[in-house]
Amino acid sequence: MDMNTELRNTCIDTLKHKGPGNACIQCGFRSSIFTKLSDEQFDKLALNKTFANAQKGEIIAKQYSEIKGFIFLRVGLAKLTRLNNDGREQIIGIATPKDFVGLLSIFSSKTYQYNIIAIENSEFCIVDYNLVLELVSTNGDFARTLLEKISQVADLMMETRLELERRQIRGRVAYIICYFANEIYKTTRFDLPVSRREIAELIDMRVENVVRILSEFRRDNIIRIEGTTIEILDQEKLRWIKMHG
Amino acid sequence: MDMNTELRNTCIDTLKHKGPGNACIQCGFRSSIFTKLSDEQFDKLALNKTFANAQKGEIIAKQYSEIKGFIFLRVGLAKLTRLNNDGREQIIGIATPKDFVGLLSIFSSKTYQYNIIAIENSEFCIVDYNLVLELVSTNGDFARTLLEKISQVADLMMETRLELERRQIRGRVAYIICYFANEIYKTTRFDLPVSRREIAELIDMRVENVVRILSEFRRDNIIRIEGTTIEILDQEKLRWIKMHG
DNA sequence: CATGTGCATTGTTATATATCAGAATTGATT
DNA sequence: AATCAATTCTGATATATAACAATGCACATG
Repeated sequence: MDMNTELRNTCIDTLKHKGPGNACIQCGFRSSIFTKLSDEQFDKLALNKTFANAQKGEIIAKQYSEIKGFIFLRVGLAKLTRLNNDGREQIIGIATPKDFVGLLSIFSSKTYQYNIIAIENSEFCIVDYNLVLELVSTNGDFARTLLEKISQVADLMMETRLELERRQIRGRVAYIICYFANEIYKTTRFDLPVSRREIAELIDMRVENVVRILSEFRRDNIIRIEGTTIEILDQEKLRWIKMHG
Repeated sequence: MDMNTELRNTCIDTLKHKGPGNACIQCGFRSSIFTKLSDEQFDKLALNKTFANAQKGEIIAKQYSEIKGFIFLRVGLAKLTRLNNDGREQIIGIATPKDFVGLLSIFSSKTYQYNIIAIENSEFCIVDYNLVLELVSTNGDFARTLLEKISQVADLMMETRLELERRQIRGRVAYIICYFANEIYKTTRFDLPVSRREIAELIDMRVENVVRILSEFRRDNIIRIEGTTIEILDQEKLRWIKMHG
């Protein structure tokens, strides 16, 4: 695949085509937090954004590196991680398409508080930081939308952490399987984008136990595992374990 | 103490006195997130806020009740809690004076996501929600300050949860003692405002174990316990446990 | 082909935490 | 003073999780 083909459908490549139906609209860029921008403001924003992509495993942003701008995940999947003092990597959450990744701490620090790492081949846009700030200052409705969005993200992240915390490992594994099935892939059969180790880092347990519980679920005919594919067989039972396990 | 004396120093009672040196300035109300307001805007805000106080144990705001406004904790201490499905109460964090409590989810929902409960006798002001929204729309600098503040609060809360999660009980207890000593009371000797049960709810472990670990710390001459008073005797050792325990 | 490396897996053992039961203490109320 | 309820505390035991050890497998590399 040559360079031209690869870029044909990216945000930056379609800047010339304005109005409904262009690729930027389709990719949800505007509908996410930029709904309240005027056409002029949106165009200016679009002109100042850059497109990039990341291979699975590639680092999109590094913890403690300077914040360059707002990162909009267009296609793919990314994990937010941080390195602990004890050298263990902790996964804070998963970013899905149309998310502004790292939105949370973007106004509190000059540097990223987390690593953003692609766990699937991903495409993303970076929006100039100062331009957004300018828009906050000049467009009150936009500011409000942004506040709402950040608030939502914060709530969701806290909720997830708190829900995970109070569960034991069976409940956690069930929770995370449901999370992938319901929130991310919206199907009962999907390819796990993360290794067992990463699941462990995400739900704060050991690799061996993740493996063990998954095997247990398989033995009990709750899930089917084929390579990296997982299929939920007994939604009822899985749900029960998620709630009471 | 009669009513007049009691109210003399409250925010609402000093509305008439403008300019530097009045009680509202002193209580940090303006310096928190309202630095960028014009005098007119600030006055309008001050006129639309109500003062209240809560006895230890009293509920300031109830989970899932409608959000009335921004709650500014003037004096005292409050805990943020939520009720789990399994009936256990989980403490999300502690709010200290000059905090806007419940700032996090205030833009994402019509209802409070957490209980706000006084754990010391407290005084607080409530600022009208719609007025703040109006200010967001009309004052870009204010909007930006608010974004920064929310971002900071979110970061701090996540950080705390993540730090607690990865520790075992000794480390958690040490962490929470240090938290009260360093962040809240800024002294090595203080009255614990929370019961053992509440500590357990805060750091996600069982009451018996909190008690046990505290006794252990006392036996090892790391802390001294006298009634509700705790004094840190061996800062070094406590710090070590906090990091590696 | 041989070798190495990382990941997934399983069993065994050690450790950490929860649970249960009961005693001691405190504070509030009568 | 007596009672009650809630909290703190301690010990014994059960359970959950981590740690350790070893194997197989897939895949890359020389």
